[in-house]
Amino acid sequence: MIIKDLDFESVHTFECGQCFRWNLSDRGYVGVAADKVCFAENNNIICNDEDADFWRDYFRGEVDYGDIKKMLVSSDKKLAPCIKYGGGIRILHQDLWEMIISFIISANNNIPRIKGIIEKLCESFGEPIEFQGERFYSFPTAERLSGLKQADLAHLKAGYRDRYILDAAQKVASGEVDLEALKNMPTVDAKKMLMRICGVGSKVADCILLFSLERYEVFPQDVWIKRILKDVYNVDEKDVAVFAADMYGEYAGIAQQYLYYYYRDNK
DNA sequence: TTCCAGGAGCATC
DNA sequence: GATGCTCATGGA
Repeated sequence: MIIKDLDFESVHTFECGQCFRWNLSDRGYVGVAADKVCFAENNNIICNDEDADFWRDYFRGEVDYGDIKKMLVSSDKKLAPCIKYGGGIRILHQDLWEMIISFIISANNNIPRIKGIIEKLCESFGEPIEFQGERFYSFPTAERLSGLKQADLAHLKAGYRDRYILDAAQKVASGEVDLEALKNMPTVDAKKMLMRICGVGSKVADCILLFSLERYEVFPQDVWIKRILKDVYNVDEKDVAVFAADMYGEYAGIAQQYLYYYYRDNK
């Protein structure tokens, strides 16, 4: 079936750095989440009938970005060109475990390499999915990865992140890091819990909170954002968190995406 | 050759 | 709590 009523733009949503398993094909973007696949052309989602509810949740169809964008621009006029450029961004509701591993891999890395490593991880240890005559792979479970050794990951070329991936898998599979409990924890406590995993520092934890746990107030600070806030707003690195909270409040994370997407593409 | 990428761990103070 | 060094990999 085709879902037509979602308010987003594919290129903005899939190229803003929040997701790593959406790729441009000759039929628009194709994406994998859980054990499902769909195509996205502009803002039309082409999926199996029985998966419609899943994808509506994935795109968080009920969140009204019109109101959010108005609020953000009213508090920061400098966001206007960013929203004009990337106003079709939606923060996706992605799988918690997948975000933990994906953003561990993202550390000190670039997006094409991150995507390549994740794809190899899925092809190696995920389950095959057939969709419209093509084969895809699900994201491997923590249980599957927890049984591996570093040598099993060498072909991913993830470098020193191998042991972080295994540490995350072991802590999640054993229940030491409880994914279900994380979903209902206050943001501060959830962040502390996530940072018990090796390879999850402040920035990676913030990305997990924003892109899976829907804590829209968190403001991940990567090299780009620090640079933007210094150059455009003259805010020092140590003052970024306070600045973001004061300026953008409960939607700071969404503002962060507009800033990141605009200034990354416009030097 | 050196620098950089959606940083984090660790030692040291 | 802050600072500085190091950590694989590959493209520019």
